Amino acid sequence: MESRTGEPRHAAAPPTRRRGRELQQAIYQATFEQLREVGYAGLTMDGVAAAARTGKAPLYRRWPDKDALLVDALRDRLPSADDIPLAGDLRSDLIAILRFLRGACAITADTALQTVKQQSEGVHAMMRERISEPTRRLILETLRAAEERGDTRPGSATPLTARVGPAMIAYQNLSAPTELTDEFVVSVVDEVLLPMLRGPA
Amino acid sequence: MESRTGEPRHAAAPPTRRRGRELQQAIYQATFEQLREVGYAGLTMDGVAAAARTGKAPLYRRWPDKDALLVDALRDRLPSADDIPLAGDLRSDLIAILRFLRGACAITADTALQTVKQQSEGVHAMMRERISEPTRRLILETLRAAEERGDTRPGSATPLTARVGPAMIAYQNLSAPTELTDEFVVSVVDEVLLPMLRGPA
DNA sequence: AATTTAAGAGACCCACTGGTCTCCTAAATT
DNA sequence: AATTTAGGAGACCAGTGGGTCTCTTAAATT
Repeated sequence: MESRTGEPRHAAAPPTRRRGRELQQAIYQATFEQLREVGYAGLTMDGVAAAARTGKAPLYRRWPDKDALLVDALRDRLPSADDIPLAGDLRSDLIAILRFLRGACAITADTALQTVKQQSEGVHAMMRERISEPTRRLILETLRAAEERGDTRPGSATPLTARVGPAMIAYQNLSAPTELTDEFVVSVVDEVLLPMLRGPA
Repeated sequence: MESRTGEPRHAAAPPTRRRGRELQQAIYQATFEQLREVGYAGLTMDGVAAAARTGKAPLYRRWPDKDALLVDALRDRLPSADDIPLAGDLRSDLIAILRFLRGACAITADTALQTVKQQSEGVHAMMRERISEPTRRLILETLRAAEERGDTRPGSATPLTARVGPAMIAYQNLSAPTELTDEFVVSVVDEVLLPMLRGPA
């Protein structure tokens, strides 16, 4: 409005202009901010652009549509199941795996993530591939190894029992995200999983 | 288009015109049809009206907005926790309660219900009050009674263990709704809950 | 039979949002 | 320093959907 020619802007916003990876990260961060503030339903490209203090053009230059942005933003921030530190001990491994899930849930700090997962087929597929599937596989392996060692009752390692941990995390995240604490994770292992695995058939 | 005056419509749609409760039920049914076909995201008032073969006016004459319609439609169709037949036997009571939950999930036959629950605060509140809360209370009572009788290990009846059943149902409904069968319910009780409740502390 | 109520159909308005495009210029590159 | 690349800001367009309103007429009521 006031200064349209090259005359130096006195003290307004520092005329910095981010590029490439730096801008990309700012956009990802803005996406999560928006997700947290207005939820998936209220998420708009304009909103993300504004939150990232950029325009829509740079968004559409990078991603073909909103869905693709979501998928990339989430993928960038989700932890990898490969990083789960496994020691070969039933209890500590179960705790480690569920902690990983808890971390995955925590990236949006509220239910938004679950909602997004259901609304966007792309996000759903990515999360299944990156989180759900490897986690369940890992748990089942852990359970089988424990059963083999005789640490748990015979027949305790099944696809069904392997789902209990993830189910508890997801349910808690859905119904009371703030209570999805590390103590909760430990409680699930000690009060639910271990009794179930060692209890009588 | 063709016959605008009073001349009798030859063989077109039977000129029936529903009213009151009959129409209301037709609207509820149309709502679920739409939910099933296009999901929550695609649910529109026009769509519901069309599916119910009526106009938008009757919709807005009954409900102030989409949310209110959803809440009423769901409330009308959800089973009541009061109808759960309890016998006083741990296993059969657990099965009965989880069957009830399964039935509640089944009313839209896919993930739509979970999605709606998260998108609409009104629906969420209603379901918490009508389904989640009474169910958890019921389960905890059942667990406490069993523990008191000595059917389960001491300390097995806790808010946490009471959540396991609902968590498994919800998780399955989310990840593989078609496999949320009655056998699944029974398996959860026999392979997860009972071992957990009877296993060693 | 006359009257009242509300259903069915759809026009209409408006806000919003996804997506495109343009213009100017800061930053990177040569 | 000159040139190229792409960021920031926002105008613009088109489609959509929520919500209101109107008009005709079927059904219920008196």
